[in-house]
Amino acid sequence: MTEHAGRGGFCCSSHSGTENAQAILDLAEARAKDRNVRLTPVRRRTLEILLQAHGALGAYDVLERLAVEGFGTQPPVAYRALNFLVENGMAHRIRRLNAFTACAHPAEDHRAAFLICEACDSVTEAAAGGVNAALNAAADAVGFALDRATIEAVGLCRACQGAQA
Amino acid sequence: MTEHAGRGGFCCSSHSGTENAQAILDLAEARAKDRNVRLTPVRRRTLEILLQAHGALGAYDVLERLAVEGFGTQPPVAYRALNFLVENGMAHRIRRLNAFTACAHPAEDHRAAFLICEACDSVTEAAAGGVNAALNAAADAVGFALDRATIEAVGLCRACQGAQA
DNA sequence: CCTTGACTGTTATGATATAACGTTAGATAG
DNA sequence: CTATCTAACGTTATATCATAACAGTCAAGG
Ligand SMILES: [Zn+2]
Ligand SMILES: [Zn+2]
Ligand SMILES: [Zn+2]
Ligand SMILES: [Zn+2]
Repeated sequence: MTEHAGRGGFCCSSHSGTENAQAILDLAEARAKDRNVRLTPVRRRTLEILLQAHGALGAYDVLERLAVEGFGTQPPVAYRALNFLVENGMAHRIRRLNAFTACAHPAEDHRAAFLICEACDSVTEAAAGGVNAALNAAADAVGFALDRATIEAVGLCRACQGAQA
Repeated sequence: MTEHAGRGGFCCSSHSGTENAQAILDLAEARAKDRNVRLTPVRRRTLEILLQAHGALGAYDVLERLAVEGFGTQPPVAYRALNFLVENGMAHRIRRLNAFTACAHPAEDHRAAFLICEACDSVTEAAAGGVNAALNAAADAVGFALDRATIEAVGLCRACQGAQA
């Protein structure tokens, strides 16, 4: 093994965890029906894997788990499922980490921002209404037609601020 | 050749271009002296290459150019120079494109946002004061100590909006 | 001179992502 | 119910992006 699986080991006190995982899965099912797309077994299982993870998972981390459960063993299996989830608003891609995370608020058609803790690798999905408004204004100012945006902040989560050296 | 060199072919009417390239290089020299770091030949040439490019360049694009000019031929040569430039505020990394671009405003100690055109791949560095303020507010709201952020918007630049199908 | 440390270049490898193709399984039309 | 069509799957193979580790160079300081 190379060095997978470590990403986002134990995160800061409260995380989306499995408490509301079932609720989110239900929302995903509903959303899939609404949009007339299929939440197939691999896709559903991939979402569950993301929900169970504490932090964001790399595609190869997800693949490893899928493989042992009898799904495909090759990268496209994971990438396809992950891309499906992202395209359908059930997960997000965290570019800075080359990783993916389940959407914490799949109901709203939101544009989220992510707060990435440098110490514990936890990823928090934050409401980004104000940020997007400001970004829209900046884009308008130069005549840019904004479609979507990646907003990723790096710093220390509340729990890790106490623990600094 | 694989498919390098195409990224950011011809961009939308106005770009940072070579007009102010000399001025930016001078600023970079000054900045290097200030910070007591060395803008060595590879580093300087790398910055020039970024300045001459219309869009953002991948590390391997930069490497290709460095190689024909007698600098090293292996990836670390490019990555080291690029990382130096980024760390010293002379260039930015565009994560969505796995690419790098010269900083358009190297004097100010800014936190920039980038507007990436889907049609022509041009990358514009926008002032992000308002966006960062909003992001700070969102981070504060959940007790996150924000250090730095990646803000990358995708859409159509002004020039490409007319040219749509 | 000789050490030291920053910089450069190399080899080798690791990590992330997609292209292309044959097969399977769900839906649809007859 | 079957024929047909298409989305989804899984595979092989390959592309693309990035870094670890080490050796040689060179200028600054003792
Ligand atoms: Zn979300
Ligand atoms: Zn933390
Ligand atoms: Zn800049
Ligand atoms: Zn454009």
